[in-house]
Amino acid sequence: MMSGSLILQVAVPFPLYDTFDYLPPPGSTGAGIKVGMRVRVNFGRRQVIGVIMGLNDQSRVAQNRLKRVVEVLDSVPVLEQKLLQLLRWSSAYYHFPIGEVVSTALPKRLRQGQKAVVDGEVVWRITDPGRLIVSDQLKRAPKQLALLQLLNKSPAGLGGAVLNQLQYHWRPAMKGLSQKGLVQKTNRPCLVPDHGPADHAPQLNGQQSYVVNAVSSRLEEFTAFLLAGVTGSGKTEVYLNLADQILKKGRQVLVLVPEIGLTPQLVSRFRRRFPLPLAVLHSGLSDSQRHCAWYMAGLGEVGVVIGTRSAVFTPLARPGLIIVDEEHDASFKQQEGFRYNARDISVYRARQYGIPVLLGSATPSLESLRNVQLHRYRLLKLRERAGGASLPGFEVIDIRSRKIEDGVSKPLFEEMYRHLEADGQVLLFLNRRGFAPVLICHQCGWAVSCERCDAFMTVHVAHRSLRCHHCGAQRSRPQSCPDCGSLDLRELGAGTERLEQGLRQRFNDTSIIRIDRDTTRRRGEMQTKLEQIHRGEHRILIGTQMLSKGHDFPEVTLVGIINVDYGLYSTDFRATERMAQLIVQVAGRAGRAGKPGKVILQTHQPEHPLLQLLLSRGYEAFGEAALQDRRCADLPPYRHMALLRAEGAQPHAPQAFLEQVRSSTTKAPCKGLNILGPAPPPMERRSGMYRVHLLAIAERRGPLMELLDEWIIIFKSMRSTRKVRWSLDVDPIDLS
DNA sequence: AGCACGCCGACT
DNA sequence: GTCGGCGTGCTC
Repeated sequence: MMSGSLILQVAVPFPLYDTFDYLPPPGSTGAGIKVGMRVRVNFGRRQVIGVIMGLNDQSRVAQNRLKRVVEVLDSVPVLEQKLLQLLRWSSAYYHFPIGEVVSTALPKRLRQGQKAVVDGEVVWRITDPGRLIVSDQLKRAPKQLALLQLLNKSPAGLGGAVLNQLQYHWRPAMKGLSQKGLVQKTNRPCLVPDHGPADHAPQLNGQQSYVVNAVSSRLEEFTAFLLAGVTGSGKTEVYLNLADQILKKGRQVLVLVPEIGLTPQLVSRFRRRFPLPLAVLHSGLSDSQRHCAWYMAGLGEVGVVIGTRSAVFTPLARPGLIIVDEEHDASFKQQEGFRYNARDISVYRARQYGIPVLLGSATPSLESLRNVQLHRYRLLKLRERAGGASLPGFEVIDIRSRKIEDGVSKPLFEEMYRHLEADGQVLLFLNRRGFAPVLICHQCGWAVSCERCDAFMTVHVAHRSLRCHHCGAQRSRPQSCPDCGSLDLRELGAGTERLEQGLRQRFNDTSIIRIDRDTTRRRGEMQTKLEQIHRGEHRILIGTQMLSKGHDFPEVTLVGIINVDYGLYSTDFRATERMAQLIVQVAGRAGRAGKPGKVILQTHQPEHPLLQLLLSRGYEAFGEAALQDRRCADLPPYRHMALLRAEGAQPHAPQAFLEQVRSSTTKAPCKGLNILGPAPPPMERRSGMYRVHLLAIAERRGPLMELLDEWIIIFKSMRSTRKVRWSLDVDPIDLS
């Protein structure tokens, strides 16, 4: 224990749960050093960039063992106090190392130690001499000429990220052009304010006004609102109206969306409505664009920030409102590494700043509905569809002992004919890509399994292969059964590929489009296909989950859900909740433009009570009943969960690891805190790794947190942690 | 995470 | 007699 000089508590980017103490750099007393600044430090034998999490006048490390910081990289903190506090809380709540939590909040360039201040984005522009060049003069340098022509079409200049997409190995050619003085490297301010005319704000309907008023009467305090608005009820207009009020107060709005690619309409409506710089954080940004957007948000130069889950950590100079759109969506939960839930963190962040947070969804999560019951969230409803569009009617087709051709029953075929003849579009939803999920021997029952997973391989006809959807393994289709030699191998069940093939035979003069990960992989491909659909070029749309989110298809009058049974038979306790959300979301794609839509569900379980309830009385009634079931079964949101996963090349190591964790635990079992396992998950082997789970379930959050604190101490003391890969998932949403 | 230290098999 | 395997421990 020593005291006297200033101690900097530094988070380093490693899987270590503690900060490390350092002294100020040589020649400094520490004056001017602030929490949230980055430092370059010698850590072990390496030099790394860390962030100052705290300042102290003493250390538990002896004076002579403390090193000096090599250099303080910032004159102004890159992370302000409240953001640091948010990161500390996140690290403690999710039991994840602080340095790695801090890393996820910083743009790559700042993690690497580059200067925080952004001058602008580096772009290349054509010069006046460049413009005068005629093609003859560069005919011996075709790459340079092509590049010059590209730049000639873009007077504002082109950045590295764009150029990478336009031309391979453009840098040498650019260098050549630069030496000839035909192009010039310059800095462009990274935020170009949009001075175009703003969209006018439409008149809100009664319910929208009520909702807007409810939120805007409490703009100066923390309240979590759950906005439950049926599809098409105008949630976005509520967001825009509230954002307008916040912006007029000179404050900022943070909007979180599940996937940017799925919400281009939302982004463009914000862009058109507000003639202010807007930052969109998505995976397509270059490092410098991301850095710039991040930095400008922190300065307050940006009015609206729209981004996916990691945007919850965007610095905001004057936050006024946080919106989480489609709050039920699972993609707000990171599924690897730092497994945070951006929706939950956004609620914490809003409380920190004393501002409202608005969680919007047509199909709220049961967690959020429970929080309404507990008066943690305030419920706001939008029941009517804006513009008078009516909700679609549902019809269940009992497919038990019915003939199914390529996934489709006769009544559904007939309904399709009817709607196509009436000039409607038909959307068929099947959450299973490929041709068939299993290839089976008709003689002996043998089926093609993945060598590395406990799963069957999916037949893909277009690729002439079988693929494992869990590990990506590929193999050719066997000629005969290796067990009995039979040549009679048959595809069992139907995926989107088979559905498409079958429909092409039956509707051979109708244009069909399939949208799934196999047909729509490249960037921009989705947009192209959506435009074709909106121009009416296709009459039948086939899709997986990709088609169920975000996009509206106003000309669709019939939606067919090929198989809702996957949601009714799954071992996952959240399966029915997801199924209900899916049905409502898919149904919401149809019949917006005043045309009433129809939704047909094919199922083997037409009398399933929750399905019946959903279809007869709607999602709200479903939610209440589903919550009741969860209460009876002692499951979330009535219990709190944490899942410790372990995997290894042999089954014994992860099993032994979890057994040791369990037996070393002193905190449990006690009343209201149970540990289940170690036990294998439904798929015991995946990608060649044997997986084992240890599940903690608690009535109250506090004891669970204490248990996890103890587990972290146990991990630190265990020597065999190298043999297995393990991860701790607090509030898991996927138990597989 | 890395990178060292540290004790046991095949080699110049 | 050494070079090197990866098990375990540490990083302020």
